[in-house]
Amino acid sequence: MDTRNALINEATHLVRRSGYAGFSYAHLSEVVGIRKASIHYHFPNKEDLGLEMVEAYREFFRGELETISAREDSAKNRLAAYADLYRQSLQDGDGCLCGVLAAEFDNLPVAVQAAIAQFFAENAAWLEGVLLAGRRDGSIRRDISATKLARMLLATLQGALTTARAHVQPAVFDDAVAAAVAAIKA
Amino acid sequence: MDTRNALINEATHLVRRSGYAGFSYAHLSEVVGIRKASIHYHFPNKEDLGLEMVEAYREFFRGELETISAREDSAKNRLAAYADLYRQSLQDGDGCLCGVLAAEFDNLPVAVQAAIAQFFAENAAWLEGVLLAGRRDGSIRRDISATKLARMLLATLQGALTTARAHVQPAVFDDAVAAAVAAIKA
DNA sequence: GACACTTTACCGACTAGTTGGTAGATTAGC
DNA sequence: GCTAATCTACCAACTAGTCGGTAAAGTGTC
Repeated sequence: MDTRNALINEATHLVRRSGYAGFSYAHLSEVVGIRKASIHYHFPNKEDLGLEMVEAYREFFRGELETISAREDSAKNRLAAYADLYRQSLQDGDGCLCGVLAAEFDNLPVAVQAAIAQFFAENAAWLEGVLLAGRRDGSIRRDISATKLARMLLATLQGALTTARAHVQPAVFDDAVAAAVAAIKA
Repeated sequence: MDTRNALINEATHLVRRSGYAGFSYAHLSEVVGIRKASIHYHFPNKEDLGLEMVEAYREFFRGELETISAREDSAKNRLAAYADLYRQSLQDGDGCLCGVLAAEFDNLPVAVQAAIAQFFAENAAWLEGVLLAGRRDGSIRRDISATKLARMLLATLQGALTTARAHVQPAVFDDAVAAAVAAIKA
């Protein structure tokens, strides 16, 4: 079970840096310290591994969203904490797993494609909930629908992470996020 | 010269759908109708092809930005026309070449990495110019710096294209862009 | 205009290395 | 002794890239 988790974790790390087609069982075996064939014992084929990576990532995010909802009370603080999730990725030199995978969408197994779409849908739904609460307490502007703002925020964070990683300069990320957060205020 | 352009165009198309590691000389040879070895005559190695793809893409964008600046006079219309560039990609089922490549950044030749960073920098700079003009004519809000808003817009468009492609539903793109455009108004 | 030559654009056949994946033997723990 | 987990050793298919060769289109020059 420990090996299995190590495989998922390290594979996720590799994908977040180099993409799905850019990582192989050979790379993974080197990193984890297990023979290539042994990986196939845990994940018969690459699609299985890919799917479980996205599933675990979704699970991780679901947990984080729950924690944020419990810890922070204002919409403003919840959004800031959510943005910090992406900011941490940037610090680690990683992209968002689903953002990276979505870029090579047509090259992915359909099951993985569906899981990625689910990830985005879940995140947008959570953001929409936070924004609706922010509307009620008067901190979020009401002239743009919460659905649209949620989709905008998700897109901005995904794009900011991608462009900032290419730029190497983290300020690119911080600026984009700061502008978005300021622009949606009431 | 015609073959050379066809190679760049089709290779770009393939990358925008499946990524850099996700396309091969074999795929490209099938699409263009030329033997694999002949591609190496035009582009000795994959890095050469990759670099010229990004260079051509940058050139294309530079031309489009010039056209938009000449055709549209207001900041609002210029931003709308710029967003249409991405919207067209979505319609074609393609991602942004540089957005797709940036996702697998660590797996790219350094020369390609640098060219991608240039692309983003150029686009952010152009957007900043448009936004500064919009500030002057009173159409763009002044309480957030043009630099930050430019980086936000670029990130939002990149992210919106990526997430909308994964969702298949184009409304995800339109909503995110509409919200961003509305949120930066004065 | 005929000759020798160089360049351009392509090809089939090959290479060394990598890919995801399999078969069967071996080891470790209960 | 059984099971779970790992191993060695393989495979066919694919990867980027090289090789020698060829047909045709220039290019000079006498």
